[in-house]
Amino acid sequence: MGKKVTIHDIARMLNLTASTVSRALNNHPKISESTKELVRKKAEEVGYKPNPIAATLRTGRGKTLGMIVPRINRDFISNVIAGAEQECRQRGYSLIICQSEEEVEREQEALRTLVQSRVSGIMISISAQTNTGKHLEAVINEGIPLVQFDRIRPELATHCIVNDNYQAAYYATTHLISQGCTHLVHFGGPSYINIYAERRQGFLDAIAQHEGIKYSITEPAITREKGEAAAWQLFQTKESCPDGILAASDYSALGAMLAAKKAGISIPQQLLIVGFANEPFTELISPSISSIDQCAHEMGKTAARLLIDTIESPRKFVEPEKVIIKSKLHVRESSTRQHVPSENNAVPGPS
Amino acid sequence: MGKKVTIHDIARMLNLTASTVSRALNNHPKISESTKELVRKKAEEVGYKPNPIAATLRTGRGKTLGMIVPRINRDFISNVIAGAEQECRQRGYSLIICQSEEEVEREQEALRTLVQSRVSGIMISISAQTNTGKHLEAVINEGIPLVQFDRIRPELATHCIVNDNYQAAYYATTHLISQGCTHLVHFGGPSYINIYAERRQGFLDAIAQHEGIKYSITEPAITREKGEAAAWQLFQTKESCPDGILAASDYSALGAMLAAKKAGISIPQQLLIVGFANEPFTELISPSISSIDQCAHEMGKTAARLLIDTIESPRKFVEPEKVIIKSKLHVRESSTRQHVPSENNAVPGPS
DNA sequence: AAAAATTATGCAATCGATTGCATTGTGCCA
DNA sequence: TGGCACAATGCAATCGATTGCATAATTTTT
Repeated sequence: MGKKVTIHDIARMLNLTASTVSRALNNHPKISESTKELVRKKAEEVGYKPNPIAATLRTGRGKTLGMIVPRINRDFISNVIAGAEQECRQRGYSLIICQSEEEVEREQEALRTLVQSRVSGIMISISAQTNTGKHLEAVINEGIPLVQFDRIRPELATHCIVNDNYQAAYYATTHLISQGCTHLVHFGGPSYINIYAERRQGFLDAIAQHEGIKYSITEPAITREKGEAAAWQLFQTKESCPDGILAASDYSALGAMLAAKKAGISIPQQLLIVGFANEPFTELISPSISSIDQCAHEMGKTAARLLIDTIESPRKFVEPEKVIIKSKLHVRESSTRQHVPSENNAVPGPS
Repeated sequence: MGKKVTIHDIARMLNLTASTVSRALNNHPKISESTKELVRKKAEEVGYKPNPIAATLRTGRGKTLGMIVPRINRDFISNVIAGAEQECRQRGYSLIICQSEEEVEREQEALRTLVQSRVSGIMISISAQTNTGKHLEAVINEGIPLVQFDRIRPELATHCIVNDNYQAAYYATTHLISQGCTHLVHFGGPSYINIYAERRQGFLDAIAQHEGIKYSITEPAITREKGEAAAWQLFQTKESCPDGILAASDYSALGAMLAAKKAGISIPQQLLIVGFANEPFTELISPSISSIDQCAHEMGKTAARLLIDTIESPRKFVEPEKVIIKSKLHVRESSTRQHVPSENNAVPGPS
């Protein structure tokens, strides 16, 4: 069982050398078509399977990519991974997954591990704790292609795949205003993380486009608990009580919703809510929560594609590219004053 | 930047041989404590990082595990992965993830890829399509340790980590009966997959323990659509309309709930429902759905632990072990006639 | 027909760590 | 003091594929 066949075995059988066999299998131009055919046939016949480890040792890098994410068990992330895995498989790469669990140290450790494993490239979405790009730069300086997605450090010269957070927040805020809101609150995340800063800015800019809108910002409030507490706080005085909330996460939106229920504030009659991420539960609960779908699968696929393209590019230096994945606002009950919208009501953001 | 230091470099600096350095670093007993210390210090000083690729080539297998799952983007699975990744990291292993996307061919392809990548072991939860264990046996015969989890082929001599599906279904069914149900329906999955067969049997056996319970089984009905259609069908005649449903998945339960709403059947007054998997949405929607929590994180951790233990065991043959992860029934509104239970009402299954 | 160019293949080193066997050195015992 | 055990280290092969350079075989050029 499993006595591995090597190129040497094939060479011996065909009265050739390992070099020739290797070249034949790699479709080297200097090998005659006839021997190529011969070698391929023999290889097939004896069930030859190349040993990528040996090749990796020799050439430096193999066909494995690494991906570092804060946590795997979140709907958004797992969809990104699913997309990336698909692309990897199609192009003959394997994918190693690491969790940083929102800690910089873990992130660095994961980076080290991947570098040592001689992966050909790394995709990363940084942890909530990460407020420097030093450790990423180190990897780049090792010559390992890096691609950032979702949560990124924009100062680094890498490919980036992000959502149109600014546009989406802008659009969602406009949506709330058009539904009649005059006092908005934004539940944001730490503003040193790009996505939260962008959402916040979109929120602010949309408000600036309209007269007489009161607003405030609470941050960070991206968890259910924080959202609930923050909302509860706001509901205490007439002054601070908003009629519209743009939450930077669906869990935060959910928390706000629970607080509203407790405070006897009805949604959407007295308060409209929009969340971020389009978690599965948003359309299942009642009232269903309007949310911004970030097209995670596409993001993962794109990240992997760009990374592999970079790796396989013959040119040494590739101009860093910034890909923006357009998100979609799903308008649901929580942000509709007039009527319950029909199913499948995704609205593309502004182009 | 990154001129890699090798054991040879260290050897040269210390006037030793690579062999000695290697042994020193691996804490070989025949190396004097003094040189060990010397080598370690030098290695640290010059920032030596071992090249696992070279070691893998030489020794045959390295510190990487593979995991094959039907799909990554499901709450249960992503939690299993999260657990496994944690264990792997703690023990110095990397984890390669593959999706079979519920297709046997993909599963085989993934298996081949992992074997060729010289992973030291593989964890797998088989696809819904898989109804043979031949391809898994092939891997085992290659000498690669295999661990199955959740959806397994019980005829194979491997470690298995599964839930107590039978017990859980039995317990949940008993729960429904104790709540006053007299006409139960089970929405099952394909019965050639262990977990569904077990759940079904638990359902049947619980019913057999009680007098005068009417019942029927619909399968497969594990998707939301199927669940909804099946339930709708049942609700058409007084005869077939149940007062309790045990669904083999939460999505199926959700479908049933939607059908009930349409049919004007109220939950939990006229119909009780229990689902499987404890998806996040089950506790968020209204009425909240009672569901069986399968402790995915623990399952993943256990799978990885057992696999690594097997790999690192000095003995060639390890007796296959069957670990049963006890699940918990979360009783929520959808299966409670009397009152809305308080938060945090997890009830352990029968031991 | 000899020189040059082209084509196809072989030789041998290399990637970095591991490991069985050989060798050297030290201490112990009779 | 010779012989022996044992401890510590070195030697060299090995894992399997890749690749620059050399070489042999064939064709083209002048």
